Amino acid sequence: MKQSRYKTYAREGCPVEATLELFSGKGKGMILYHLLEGTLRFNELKRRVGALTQRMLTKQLRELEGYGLVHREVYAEVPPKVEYSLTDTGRSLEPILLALKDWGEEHALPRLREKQAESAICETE
Amino acid sequence: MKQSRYKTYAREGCPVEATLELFSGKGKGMILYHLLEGTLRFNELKRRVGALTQRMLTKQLRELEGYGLVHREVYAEVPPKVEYSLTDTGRSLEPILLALKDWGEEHALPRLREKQAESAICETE
DNA sequence: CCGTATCCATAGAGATACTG
DNA sequence: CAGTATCTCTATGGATACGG
Repeated sequence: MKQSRYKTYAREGCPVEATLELFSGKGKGMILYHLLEGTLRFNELKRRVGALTQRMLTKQLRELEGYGLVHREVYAEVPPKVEYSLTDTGRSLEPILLALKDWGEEHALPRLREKQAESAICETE
Repeated sequence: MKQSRYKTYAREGCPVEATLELFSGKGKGMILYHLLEGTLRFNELKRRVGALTQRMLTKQLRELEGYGLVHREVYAEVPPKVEYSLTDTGRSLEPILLALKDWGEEHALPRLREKQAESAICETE
C-alpha cells in the first residue's frame, strides 16, 4: 500500500499550512527576520520594516505575541518604551527564516526586478 | 558603523517577504508539498489537499504556474487529463517546504490541538 | 474530468486623526 | 514614544451552477 514517501495531510492539521499561518499577514516575515538581530524597540522595528503603517505593525506584533513567537516588554517610563524580542519558540524559526531569505535572494528578487523592468513605464516618480 | 549582522531590508525587495508571497493564498503550501511526491493529476491533488474547493485549487495552481513553480501539462484526450508537476524552480523550494513541515509537526500542531481542546465545546458534529 | 462564471460575505489592509 | 479609533476599499475565498 506504499504509494507515497510523503504523508498525506488534509487541510485540518497540515503542518506546512499550520506553519505558514504564522507568517500570514503583511510584514510578519520581515518582523521576525529583523528580530533575529535581537531586541528592538517599536520604532526601531518600524524603521527597519519600512512600508508598514503603525497600525499594521502593532497588529502584526500582537498576533505574533499571541502565537507565542514574540515577547513584549513594557517599561513604565516617560516617554514610553516597549521592547520586542523573539521567544525561544520564535527563535526556533530561524532556519526557516534564513531559508526564506536565501531562496528569495537567489530566485525571487531577480524575478521581481524583471517584473519591475516590464512595468517600469509607470510610476517613475 | 556595524550595527547588525543582518542586512536591513525595507519592504520593497525584502527576500523573506518576496518568498512568502509565493505561499500566500489558501493551500499553496500544501499543493507544493504534495507535488514534491511527483506528478499528480488534478483530482489526485484535490483529494490530497482535501478542504479546497475546485475553484480555489484551480486558482492557486494557476498562480503557482504564473510564478514558474508548477508545470501544467494538458493531454488532448477524452476524458480530459491534466497533470501538474514542480518545475526546477519549484523543486528548489523543497528545503523550505520540509523545514515548514518539520517545524509544524514539532511546534504548530501541538498548539492547534490545545486550541481545539479549548474550543471543543462547539462543533462536535 | 477539468475546469469557468457568478454572486456574495468577510477579512485584510490603507489613510488619517487622536491619546496616555 | 507607542500606540488606539474610525472609516473605507479591495482582495480573498466560499457556495453553487454550468460547460467543453
